[in-house]
Amino acid sequence: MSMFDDQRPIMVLLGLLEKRWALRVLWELRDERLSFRQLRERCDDVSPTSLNQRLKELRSFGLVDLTDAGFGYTDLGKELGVQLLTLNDWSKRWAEALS
Amino acid sequence: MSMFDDQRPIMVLLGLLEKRWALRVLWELRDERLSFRQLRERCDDVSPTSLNQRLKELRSFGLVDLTDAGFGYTDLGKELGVQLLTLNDWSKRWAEALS
DNA sequence: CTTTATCGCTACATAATATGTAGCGCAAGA
DNA sequence: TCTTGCGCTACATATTATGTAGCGATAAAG
Repeated sequence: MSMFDDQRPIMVLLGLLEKRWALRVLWELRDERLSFRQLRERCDDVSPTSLNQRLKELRSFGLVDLTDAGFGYTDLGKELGVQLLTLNDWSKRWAEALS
Repeated sequence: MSMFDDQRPIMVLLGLLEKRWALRVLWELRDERLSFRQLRERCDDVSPTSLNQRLKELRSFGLVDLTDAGFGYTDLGKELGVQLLTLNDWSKRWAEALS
């Protein structure tokens, strides 16, 4: 009765990350913990319904948690955050190449 | 009149990757070029409408191209593919941690 | 020629998902 | 008590994806 339910971890991960706002939420949490409402603002005022849905998923899979200081990475989530920073570096070179 | 239209590259990238099947398509192309129909099969028989939409976007942003050998990474896209392999490694540790 | 097979891709009606707006219940401070 | 901020929910509307069928092109085979 694992959370991964016979699926390969990468498939579970892609399933999580391909949902709208999931990557964006992780990106916006890269520097500091944020309240639900701060997070909404940073995500182009995403609807609370959608944001809450994504946060539920990210929390249930141990990437994000909620403390007195707001929403932020878990230890595991932090490792994913680092990868997003790498992605950020890459995206700049990508933009350069396409321009 | 850049393709990035005043947006930060990372935002453009996240905008691309958060669409359904985008990450999955990139993942399935990691080893070999695939025909449209092969790609559909590997992506749980995604509808051709959706697949075509994603491929259009990935192609227009220079991550994927179409040759006689089918759809596959561009040189730029290859760099993203590598990051997905890293993500795969990470996901295994993640699954381990949660189980 | 014509049939068969495969290619990328489109049409279109239905189902699933996200959106926007309003506001709830709770806790802390003034 | 009155306000302020918190996480979060309700619900009707708009956007997006899905499933199915099949088109036009190309190439090989009979």
